[in-house]
Amino acid sequence: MNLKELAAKLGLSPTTVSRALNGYPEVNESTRERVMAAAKRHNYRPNTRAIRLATGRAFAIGHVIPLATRHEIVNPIFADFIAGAGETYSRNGYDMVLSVVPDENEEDAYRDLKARGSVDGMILHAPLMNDPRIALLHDVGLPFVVHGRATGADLPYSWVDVNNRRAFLRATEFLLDLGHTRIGLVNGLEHMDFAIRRRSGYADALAARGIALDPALMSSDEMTEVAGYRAAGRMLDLPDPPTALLAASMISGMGVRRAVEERGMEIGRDISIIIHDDDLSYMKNGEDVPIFTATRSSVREAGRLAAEMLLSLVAEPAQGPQTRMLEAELIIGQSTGPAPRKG
Amino acid sequence: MNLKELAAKLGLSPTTVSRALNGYPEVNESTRERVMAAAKRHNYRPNTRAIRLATGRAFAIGHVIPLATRHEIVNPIFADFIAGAGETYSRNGYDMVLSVVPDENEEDAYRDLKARGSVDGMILHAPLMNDPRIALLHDVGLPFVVHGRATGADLPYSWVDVNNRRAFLRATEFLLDLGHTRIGLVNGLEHMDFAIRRRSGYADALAARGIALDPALMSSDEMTEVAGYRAAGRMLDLPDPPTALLAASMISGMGVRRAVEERGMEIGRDISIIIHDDDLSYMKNGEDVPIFTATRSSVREAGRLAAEMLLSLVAEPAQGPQTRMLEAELIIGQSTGPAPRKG
DNA sequence: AATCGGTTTCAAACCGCTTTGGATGGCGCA
DNA sequence: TGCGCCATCCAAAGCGGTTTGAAACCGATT
Repeated sequence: MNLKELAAKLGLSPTTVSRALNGYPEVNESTRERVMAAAKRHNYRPNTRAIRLATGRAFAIGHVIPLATRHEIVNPIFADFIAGAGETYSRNGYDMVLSVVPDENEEDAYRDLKARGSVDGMILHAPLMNDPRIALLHDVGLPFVVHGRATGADLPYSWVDVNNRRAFLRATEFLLDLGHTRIGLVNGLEHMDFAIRRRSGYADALAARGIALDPALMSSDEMTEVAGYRAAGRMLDLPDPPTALLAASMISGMGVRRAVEERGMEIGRDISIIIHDDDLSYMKNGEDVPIFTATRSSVREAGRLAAEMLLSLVAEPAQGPQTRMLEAELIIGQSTGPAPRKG
Repeated sequence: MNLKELAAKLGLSPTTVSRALNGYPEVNESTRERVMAAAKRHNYRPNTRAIRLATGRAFAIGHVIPLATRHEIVNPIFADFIAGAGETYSRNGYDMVLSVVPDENEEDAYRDLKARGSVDGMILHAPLMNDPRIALLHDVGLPFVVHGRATGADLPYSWVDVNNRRAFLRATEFLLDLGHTRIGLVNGLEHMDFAIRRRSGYADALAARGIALDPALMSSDEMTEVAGYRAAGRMLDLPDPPTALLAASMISGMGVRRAVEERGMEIGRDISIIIHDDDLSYMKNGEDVPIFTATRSSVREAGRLAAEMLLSLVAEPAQGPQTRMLEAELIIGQSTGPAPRKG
């Protein structure tokens, strides 16, 4: 059942039927109702392919997922972000198109999406320091929103991000307040923008108390269980090991815990752990009582917000870059306690 | 730059240019080359919206993701599957459209995708026992492939699945061979088809050795860290606790490990653990030496295969349902050992 | 009765491609 | 020379909607 057939059945022109369905004012209310009823009765759905061609809009948002080396992106955080964004899209009648491409084709993927008219806007994931994709997307000329920020980008852009620096600053301060002075940082890869910011929050908190940075207490690697395990193990085996560890994610935290427990230490007594918790739906930090003390912010919510922002930019590109900073909360769990006395 | 403009520049008709670019035979080789060159030079990309309307094909595959209650689906397994499938799609010039909808709208989502012509086929995720969606998708009338199987479905359908029953049968047998007789099962939700099959593999292996099922040693819950922790804890606190545990996933396994270590037991000596490892890219089971002994199969590979199968069905729907059974390998890690002697 | 502004409706063009059904021209062959 | 057959190329008609510009209709005003 297409528009023409429906119009024929009603004895109206396609023009009028189209207008009636799309809520244009220049159609008599009684005919509109007639049209609406007929559409429902015949279960009419306009063909999206036709709408897209006619309007020149795709009613779709693109997400490019580079594959191989930067495979960080197919990670739990990404999945939850997608869920949040997808929710917003479908509520607004938009499709979400995911483009999974080999790293080296990432640039092409963005250009293709635009040139072939498959999407009206894009979300940029996992920005790096000085990320060249910001300039690329400007060049491509579609509205876009970055999940995170890209230190060093000179062009303006829209973003939704959590205040990573402040989160890690607060977490570090909290540990310092508990008397810890040897605090290890199990960070994500430090070409990722968020990791840089976290490190700077950590460094600033230490500096404020006059504690020098110790490179041996700072690691940077993927946010996997194994990497967390390895980094924590290295630090714990130092002659002067840390009494507290900051981990970049729930998953890193699991690895840290494994390393700690393997050494027979008790978490919260012998050693304190704080993680950053992205509040993932299937990777909860405990139930009522959190397992880990954590800086928490919802990625899914970030996904929702980024999608809303993007849709608004698509509707009105002239409004210029938007930004939204989310604050993480510091929630206290069982994994932190006062620094053990020396000896 | 669109087809008409390109044709004008070349002094040819749009027809010829279209044919030249699409490899039709009725065009002179020299003009074809001329066209190809011009297309490249002017960076011409056909407008997908127009192609879609003209051909009546969407060049896109749909994945519906129900949100709320069955939120299992936004899980690591899903993400990796998507990555595999997406890879196949983009290699074949297809888009992947994700539709994230509230549970109650799931049926509508499938129908919409079809009625509005947004996709040429769909993937059905996380099938349940007697899953009504199989009949629904038949009714909708688009080619589809199920990731997993749906026990009790009476209609034929295409699927890609791992042999869950055999995987858990083998894992259980392996533990039995090590002398374990009290073996706990930390399963996924048992309305999920794969969980049923795993349980039956477990049950069959025990039955073959004449060991009766003990309900206290079987749990069924979401595959989260917390659920794994809780289930394992309950079993370990029994008067006659298990000496071995089977966990449904890497994440459940983490929870199991937490429960075990909390009780001061040593994994591989006091208690053996086998997990099912979906070989997730960011949740590796250790590096060279696996942390957990595991039944392993790659979800990402399953995603690739399912996508390939679906594309072939889209190209030739007449070929009828295809199926593909994957076998999991049993890999030996550090988490299993002989049953401790009684006493 | 003629004019007019406002409301409804419609025919036709258009979006950018594919595809059908010819046209055209060159060539070999009778 | 004339014919038929390919090999090439093209004009035009879709695909199923939206949108422009104009027509038709209406009651009210002059």
